[in-house]
Amino acid sequence: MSAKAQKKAATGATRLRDFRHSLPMELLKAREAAMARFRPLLRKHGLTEQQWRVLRALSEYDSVDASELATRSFLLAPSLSRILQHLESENLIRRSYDEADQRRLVVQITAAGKRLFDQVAPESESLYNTIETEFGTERLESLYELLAEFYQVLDQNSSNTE
Amino acid sequence: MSAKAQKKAATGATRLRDFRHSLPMELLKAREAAMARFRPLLRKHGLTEQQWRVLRALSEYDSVDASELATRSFLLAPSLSRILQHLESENLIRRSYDEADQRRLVVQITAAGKRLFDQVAPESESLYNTIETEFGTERLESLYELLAEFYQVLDQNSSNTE
DNA sequence: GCAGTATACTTAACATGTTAATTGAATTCA
DNA sequence: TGAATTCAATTAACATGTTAAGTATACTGC
Repeated sequence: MSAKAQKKAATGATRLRDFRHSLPMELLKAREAAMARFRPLLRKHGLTEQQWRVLRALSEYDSVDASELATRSFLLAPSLSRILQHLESENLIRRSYDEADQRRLVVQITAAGKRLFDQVAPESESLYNTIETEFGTERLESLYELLAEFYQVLDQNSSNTE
Repeated sequence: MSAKAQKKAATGATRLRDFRHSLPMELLKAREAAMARFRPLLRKHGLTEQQWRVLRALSEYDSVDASELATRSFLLAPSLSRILQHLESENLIRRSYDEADQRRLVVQITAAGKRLFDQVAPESESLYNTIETEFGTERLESLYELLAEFYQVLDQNSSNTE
């Protein structure tokens, strides 16, 4: 028998619930399925998923400080710090310091950054629409709602014990 | 005005759907909310989330080859390769080569690995139950179903054009 | 006005994610 | 059977995730 996957006979030892029911992994699979659609597009434009999140957040503002940007692009400060340095080196964003509070980094998208955004955004939107069509608008809406409820409930209850 | 977040007046330029409606990011937020509950436990035992996924998958088998393990723990080959080397250096797993096909790496959990698993699993299960209680069993089931449907639909349609 | 503390960001260190290239083994088929 | 191809795993290179430590600025209270 070639060792492909010899399922262990159920012993008395610890068993978790069926591995199928691993919530973080199911969320990861769904996310990966979606990202697999967007990654080729971003790659074509030399962007990572995270860099795109930053550009996308910046496209909505004239200027944002780094903390706000981290929240909006859902990135941790160290990651954002590196990403901003990288984006600046490619002249897609500008960094400066808030006059009123020198600790704060103020970030702006450049004209080149905006052009790149305007180039990618329609294609991204199109891919999103494809997903919506395949999965169905209603189910997609349900998914959005459940996801938001889920993290709101968990974040809420977590913040109590911190 | 201290630059906190100067929302840009709506111009004629490209606008994506509302930023809330970024599916990959919503999935990421949900996943992060869940992982935030498990990470302290894993950390206490010196494990990363991915290492735990591997141990968990291995706990169900006497021996598995690396490809199968990658599928079950949802890790890419390069990541799994590094993780297995690390876990072996800590004597939590054993690696060997399939006699019938020397390309295949056969992986087994060690006694020490099983002990660690048995130590972490109950606590992990407990945390999971807490989440289920907070969010509600029914909504959680709905979420599982939607997630599985989602990635099945997307993966299915993706595999056609590859 | 200054010591102590808090805040915002960066750097460091290590692990993983992602893609491409590489290595070695098995398979195919002329 | 042997060259070409396929396959399984690893390595390489660069980007990000995660936690801790570091740095500079701002605030607080005495």
